[in-house]
Amino acid sequence: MRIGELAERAGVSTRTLRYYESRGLIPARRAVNGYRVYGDDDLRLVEQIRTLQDFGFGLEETRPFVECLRAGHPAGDSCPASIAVYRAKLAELDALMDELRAVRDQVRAQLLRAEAESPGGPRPRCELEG
Amino acid sequence: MRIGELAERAGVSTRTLRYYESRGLIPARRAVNGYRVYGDDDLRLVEQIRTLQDFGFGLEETRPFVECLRAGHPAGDSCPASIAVYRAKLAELDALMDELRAVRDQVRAQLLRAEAESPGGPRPRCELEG
DNA sequence: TGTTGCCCTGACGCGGACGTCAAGGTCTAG
DNA sequence: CTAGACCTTGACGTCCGCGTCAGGGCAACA
Repeated sequence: MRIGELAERAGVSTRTLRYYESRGLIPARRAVNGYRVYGDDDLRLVEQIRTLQDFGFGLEETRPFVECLRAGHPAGDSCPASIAVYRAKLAELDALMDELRAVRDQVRAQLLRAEAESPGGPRPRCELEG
Repeated sequence: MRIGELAERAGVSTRTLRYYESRGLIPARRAVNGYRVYGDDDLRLVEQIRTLQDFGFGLEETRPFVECLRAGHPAGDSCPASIAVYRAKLAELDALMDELRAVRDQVRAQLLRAEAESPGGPRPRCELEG
């Protein structure tokens, strides 16, 4: 399989696949003419990366999962390094959400104060409106 | 007051102030020699920007607040346009948090599954730990 | 007069994950 | 032979909020 076919099957651009290769995530064999050649296994690697990216993982964070798959494990998260990334990401998400909550509360307080201080406001807000 | 003094008083770099000027947020008068000259009022503008930036506002989102202050209003959020930005940011934060919650739940589910499937795991996790 | 400290503009660098263009090589069908 | 579809590398553009030079001017003090 050449790069175009893998790209189409995985739903990514060829540029993306070349980028992954440049980052050492998905190295490709080469045909005699220099064309990249991929196997069916490589499709799983790309899918693993995309899944994690959809979760907001950075490319580097997907590396353990990809290497785990390339090592022959049944799933990308079968390896301790992948589990560790899961844990770190969870902690990161929790911390981020705490931060966002704090910011949200402050912004809401500012909004309420500003609305109260504004002379009447755009229109009198009904208590039931939300 | 010249740029260095304002920068120090506001706790930002001179580069930052020049950047704000280039974005049209805080225009400066010029002395005969070309040096930027600021008034005490400008300190409030910078502080307003920094406060909002700490909340994660983009520079463009601070513009209504700054213009509100420059128009002579007592606070940056005394104007309807600022209030609107507050509301939009609140909605954005809420949406982002919902998204993060969903991602977090999925990552947590993956983590639990992977831990369960791993042969024994790094160490047996006690129910009371997590 | 020289040094120091401030100021000016212009321009490149950064990080992340690519998009997009340029200029060319390769293979196949007609 | 040529058109077209595919592939190659290289390099610049994107977004944001600046950091960090480079190369100069201005002002004050010894």
